Amino acid sequence: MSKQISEMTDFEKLVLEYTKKIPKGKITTYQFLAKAIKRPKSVRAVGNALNKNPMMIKIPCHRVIRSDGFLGGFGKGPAMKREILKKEGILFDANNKIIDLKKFIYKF
DNA sequence: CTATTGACGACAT
DNA sequence: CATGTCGCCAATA
Repeated sequence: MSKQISEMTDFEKLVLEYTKKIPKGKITTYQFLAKAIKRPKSVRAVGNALNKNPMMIKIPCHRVIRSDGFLGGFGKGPAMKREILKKEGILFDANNKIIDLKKFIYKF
C-alpha cells in the first residue's frame, strides 16, 4: 500500500507538491518535474517518489510521462494511466507514445 | 557502510 | 526505428 504523508521524506513530499500543480488536461515529464524541484538529475528518484503516491485522488501523478513521449509507468498499471489521460483528452498511439506532446506539455 | 532497485534519460550501435 | 549501456539519485535491504 501507499505510504502516509507523515511517513514520507521531504524529497517525496516536494515531488508530490509540484505534481499537484499540473492542471487537468495537461501533462509534464519526469524530467521537467525534476528540474522544477531544483534537482535536474534526480529524474529516476522522482519516478520512485510518485510510485509511493499516498493519495491517488488528490495527486494527479498520472499526468507525468516520459520526456521521450512515452507513457511511462503507473502503480495501478499503465493501461489505467492511459485511460485516465484519455478522459482528460490526451491520447496515445498503439505503442503508448503520446500523439501530440507539444500541445499538452506543461512546464512549471 | 555497501548493494540493489526503479513510474528515467542521453547516447551508442 | 530498435536495443543496449551507462550515469544519476533517493529509498531500502
